[in-house]
Amino acid sequence: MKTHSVRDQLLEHASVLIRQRGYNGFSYRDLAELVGVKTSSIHYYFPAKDDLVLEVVRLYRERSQARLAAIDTSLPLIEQAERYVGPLRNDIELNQICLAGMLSAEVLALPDAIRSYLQAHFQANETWIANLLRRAETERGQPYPVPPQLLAKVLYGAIQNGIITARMSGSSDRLDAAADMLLGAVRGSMCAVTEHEPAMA
Amino acid sequence: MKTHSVRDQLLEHASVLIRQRGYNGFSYRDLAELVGVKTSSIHYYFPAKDDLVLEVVRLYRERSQARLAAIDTSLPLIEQAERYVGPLRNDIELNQICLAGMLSAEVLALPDAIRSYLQAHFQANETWIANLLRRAETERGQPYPVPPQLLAKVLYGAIQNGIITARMSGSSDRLDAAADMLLGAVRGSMCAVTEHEPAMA
DNA sequence: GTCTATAAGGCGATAGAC
DNA sequence: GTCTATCGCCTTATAGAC
Repeated sequence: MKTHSVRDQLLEHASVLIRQRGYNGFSYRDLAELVGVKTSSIHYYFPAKDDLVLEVVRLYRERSQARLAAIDTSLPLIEQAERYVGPLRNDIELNQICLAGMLSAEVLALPDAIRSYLQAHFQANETWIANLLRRAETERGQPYPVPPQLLAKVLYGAIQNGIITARMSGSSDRLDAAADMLLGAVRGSMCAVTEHEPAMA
Repeated sequence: MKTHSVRDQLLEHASVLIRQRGYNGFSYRDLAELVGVKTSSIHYYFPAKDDLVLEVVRLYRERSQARLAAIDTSLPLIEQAERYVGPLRNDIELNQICLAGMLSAEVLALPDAIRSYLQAHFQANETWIANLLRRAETERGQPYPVPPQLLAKVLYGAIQNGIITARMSGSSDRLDAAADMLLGAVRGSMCAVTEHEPAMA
């Protein structure tokens, strides 16, 4: 069993730091202390901060895409949805908010190359959800009250915001609401009116 | 007509800077140059950066709350929804993302006092939307497929994320999707199945 | 590859003249 | 109130020894 190279450790810890404090919220000094090297060693692997962050984002996209692709499309749709939603709730407990979600707020301070990766991340997740909803729609033979692609945009946005605001409010309420609504939509509860009582008049 | 005091200008420009680049993304130097004073003058009004930001957030909450309260609750519900959603699309064209949405990502680097204001902002908006949806529900006499409070959480989260990602992708698609869904929900299109065609099999 | 040393400038913040 | 001047520290980044 081989230990992780310094380069790998740098990328790993940089990812955590960015997700916690953002691009402008961490320094080469912070990162160096975490890994146990001097800042000049970071420059050896990543001459400029942008080089480091770009590689962190590239790796994140790669893994995130692989995780999406690993959800077997022949499974029952509801189970696919659960495999999509499950890890999100785990991440929250570790204060591990989505890298793309974090950086999307700082986008004006980021190089264009990074911006492209962030867009790709949002696009890929929206498309995945939209496809799931479309299949659920045809499987049921009854359309949603809202086009699947639009519903996917709303749900993924709500998921992203739910993750980000979880550490603000110390609660995963918002993520849970979005996740439940996604699962509900796949189950078809958005077509059949359910039994919750309306508010008082 | 009196000109704005230096203090007011500082607060105004600081708000813009934070909304563009975040708490860690602007300096007293940036702000001083915008207002046309020296950095030491900023310290005269706001001894520490946290004092400045806290006051910016307090003011934002105050105005935001006033804007919510200014929507006449005796108007038709759909018109209330339109008055809520309309300004959001305007802000996007000015690259003016929500202050609370921006700072919510940086929450780990912020003093607790600020955190409280951010929570209050999200809470207030969710509650306003939830009340609107509840009234729409009783007016129609038919419940949503999803509880209004949950729907409000999802929709406001999607709105927030739509605003933030607009300047990443150069498009207001996500905000539009969330806004349209909110308007649709008030109109009742989430209870009656509409006429959009399901996807190919 | 990793270090020491250092550059060149940014940062928030303070003292004190006016 | 606003300024000049300055402090002490942090930032990214580089040069060169080992």
